[in-house]
Amino acid sequence: MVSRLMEKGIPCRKLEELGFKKYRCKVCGSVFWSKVPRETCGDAPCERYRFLDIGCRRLGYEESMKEFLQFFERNGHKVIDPRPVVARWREDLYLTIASIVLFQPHVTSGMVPPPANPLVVAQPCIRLEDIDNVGLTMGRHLTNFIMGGHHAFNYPDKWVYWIDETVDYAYRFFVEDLRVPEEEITFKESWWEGGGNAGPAFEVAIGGLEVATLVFMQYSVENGKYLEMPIKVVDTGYGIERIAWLASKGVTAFHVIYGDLVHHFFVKLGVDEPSEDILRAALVESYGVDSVEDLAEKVSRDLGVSSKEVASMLRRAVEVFSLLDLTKTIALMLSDGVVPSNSGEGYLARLVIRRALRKISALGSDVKLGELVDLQIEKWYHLFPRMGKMRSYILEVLDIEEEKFREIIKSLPQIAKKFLKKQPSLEDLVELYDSRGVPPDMLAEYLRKVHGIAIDVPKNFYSMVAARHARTPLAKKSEKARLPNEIVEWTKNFPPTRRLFHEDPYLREFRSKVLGVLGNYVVLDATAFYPEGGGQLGDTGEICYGSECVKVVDTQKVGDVVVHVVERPISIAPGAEIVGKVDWERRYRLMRHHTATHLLLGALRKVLGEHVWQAGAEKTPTKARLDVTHYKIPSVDELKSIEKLVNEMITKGIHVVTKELDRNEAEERYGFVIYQGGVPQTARIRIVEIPGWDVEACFGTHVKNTSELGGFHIVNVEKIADGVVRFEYVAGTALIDYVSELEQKLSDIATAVGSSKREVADKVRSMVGELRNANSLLKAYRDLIVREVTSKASYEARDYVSGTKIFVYKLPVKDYRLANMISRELTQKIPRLIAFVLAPHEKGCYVEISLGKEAASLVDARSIIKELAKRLPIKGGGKHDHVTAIAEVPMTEFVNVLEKALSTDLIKAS
RNA sequence: GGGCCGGUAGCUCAGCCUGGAAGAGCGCUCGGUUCGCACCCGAGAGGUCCCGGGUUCAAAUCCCGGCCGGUCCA
Repeated sequence: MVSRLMEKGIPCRKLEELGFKKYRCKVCGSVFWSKVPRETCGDAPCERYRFLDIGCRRLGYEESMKEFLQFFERNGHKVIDPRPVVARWREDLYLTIASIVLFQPHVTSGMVPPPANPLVVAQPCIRLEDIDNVGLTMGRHLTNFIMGGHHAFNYPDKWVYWIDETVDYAYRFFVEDLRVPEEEITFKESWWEGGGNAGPAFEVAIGGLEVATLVFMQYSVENGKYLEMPIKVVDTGYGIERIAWLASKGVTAFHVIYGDLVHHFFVKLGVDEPSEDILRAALVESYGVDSVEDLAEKVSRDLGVSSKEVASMLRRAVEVFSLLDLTKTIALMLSDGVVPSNSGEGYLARLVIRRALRKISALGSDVKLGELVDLQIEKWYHLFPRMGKMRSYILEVLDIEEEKFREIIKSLPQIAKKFLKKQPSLEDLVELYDSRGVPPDMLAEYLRKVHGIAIDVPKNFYSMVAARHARTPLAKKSEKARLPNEIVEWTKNFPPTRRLFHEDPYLREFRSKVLGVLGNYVVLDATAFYPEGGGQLGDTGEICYGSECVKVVDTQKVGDVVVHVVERPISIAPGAEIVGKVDWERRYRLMRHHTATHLLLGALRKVLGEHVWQAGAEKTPTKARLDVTHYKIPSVDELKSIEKLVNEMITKGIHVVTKELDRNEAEERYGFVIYQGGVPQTARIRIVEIPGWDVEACFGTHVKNTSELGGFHIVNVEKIADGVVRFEYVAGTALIDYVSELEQKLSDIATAVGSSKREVADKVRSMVGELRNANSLLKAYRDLIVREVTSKASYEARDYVSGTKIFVYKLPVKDYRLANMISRELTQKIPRLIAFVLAPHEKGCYVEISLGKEAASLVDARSIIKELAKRLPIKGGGKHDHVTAIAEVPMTEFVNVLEKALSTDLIKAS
């Protein structure tokens, strides 16, 4: 399909006008355009790196970014602000991996207009797929980079620009603005796909370095089929780091991006900086190498020096380079409020942090990760002000993460013990990594250094781990089907329901017309019943028609249509008028809990920090709960001040503002915090604002004034996952209910322990003391009885066959533990003894048979049970000198049978 | 969201596979040794084996469910 779409190549008159011609690369075979005839496409690896030898304007890193933005601004593009590196506006993506991500899916689908058209943005992006190559390629691979993107959205009725103009901009930017000789530039024809869209693309390369990709997005990909998009999108990505590299002639991209910081890092980490010769050679050779050894060999061959020395120097330098990159990625992610955790984007943050910590420890340095990240914050906060604002959060979180890492290191000696004598199997290594986070190379190094033991770590270790996590297809988390499929289909026949509950959240009774009824599902033209959504439960109440009323047990929505679920199937003709009555007591509780949730979230962000982000919520009539991202359970003091803040907001009586805004306007005015509760897929967004406190995109019903909550109390706080804290709380009438329920419980306890509410705590304390006493008394009494019985046995035990002795003791209470103690002690003291200790049991009689050392050498206790089993129903077993059993006859009968058996042939010396 | 590992004395853990009186080291208390301390020696206290259910004569151990912690991967 793609090849057919690409068959004709990319039509571009502009390149022809500029005098470019098509060629085919001798190495990779792809088609490319060039001003002068050439053998290869100009991109590495087909062509060696030459870009440092190509003349052009001299620009630094930030200058290059500004130059890019200004060039497009001069050419009619509006510069828009970059967004966070965490893609909060998207449910299908954790990180911002490209500038086009800002506009998918709502702009590319046509639902929302772009904030400007055409526009240009310098968007910080994070991509983790090359994390293992960072450093080794001298800066071609990075986990964070700035993508310069100019975008045009072409609508059928409003065309902006397309291929020719896009190519022209690229040509003019590089040739006229940066003054790169035009014969050095190639445009390679290619195909791009991502985020459900696809289209042909030009890859722009200069001296072996790909500097930009120009994508002409025109297909949406559905089930492997390419469908023509109504909106054609120009999606370009200029690598700002690479452009700066070309323009500044830095020896590695790290020197270009980080400047002085490179030297600081080398010094802090105690690593020698390789000479420029070595780095330059490394850069040229870095394409296609997959290990430092490989690279070092090639470099030393080029320079004619010892490869061993080069290898150790390069290995350490590569780690420093990658730490430069990783620490900036960490600063970016954490400053956008990611909380490290074991799932979601939090895991990605932890992954990068762990990687960085491992590298620091591999270098043998004791520098704290926080120190390195702090250097990055200092360098970058003028570009990314959030880094400055979030600094204390970032450093605290890194401390915690570093501590967790140290715990893993601390466990090494313990783990290593197991492998002192035996080689760990691959299975051992995988399990250690998978379940305890111990990377095999760390274990290998420990064993080598401390115990001088070498172990094998297979080269393909990480792919073995991956195989263990056999990929399951990404099950799209669908909303729990609250309505049967046929009902969902049926609702598609109706127009959007008028939302009286939004027009007036206090409306309890209303008249409206029936649009349709199917069984016990009712659709009206307008309703005051709130349908479940945004964590607020659907309303209940009743619908009356004529003289008849039916209970509404639930309200749901499908798209814009509200569906009332009634108690029993009814039949009302479409067009009939009904009266709807909302269960107001319940609904008002829900409303107050909903507003309380917004108040709490605002307070949490104030007290705990702006990294606090809603991770889930539920409001019921009796209780509400809110899950947020946070890295530890809040302290008692923090909880107190959170509760106090919320109650102050209630006392102040703040007016709650609700309005509808265009999506772009809402985002621009309030930022992405409005998407705490989820991202609505609509062009217009309903905003609920508690001025100065909290703003959220929210569908729910809220009280007019915070004073209506009356009061607020947090009833429970728990960590439900690493990095997620759950708050449960009550407000309004639910608070009163909670208190009286609590009081009732207290009085129940007081009654049960025979005390007053006032003194119940003391009473319970003394009871626990008494229980402890009773237990130690019980122990003492048991010992006493054991002694008594033992001394009784010493003269009461009677002689039996082969020099053995017999003693039968009937314990009158169901204390099997004591029975055990007695039988053990008896045979311990009298080695020739065969002891029978009996105790009552529901089924009859509990039997414990124990043999002293000498007796056990003559008789097997298990055979005694076998013999008895021939004479009465008994089940049991144990070891040769001790068995336990249950006989299903009363104790007296058991004794009779036992005595009779003893006098015949129960026990035969073996 | 999925996989895996773990929860036993104040702490670090063994025991679990293969069911049969709850263990070790460190720490604590007391005593000995010592001018005193450390070391050493001896004795002792300290456990709802995470919770609930099941299987069994018998469960820390086997099975099921839950809770909590850790970790890897999306």
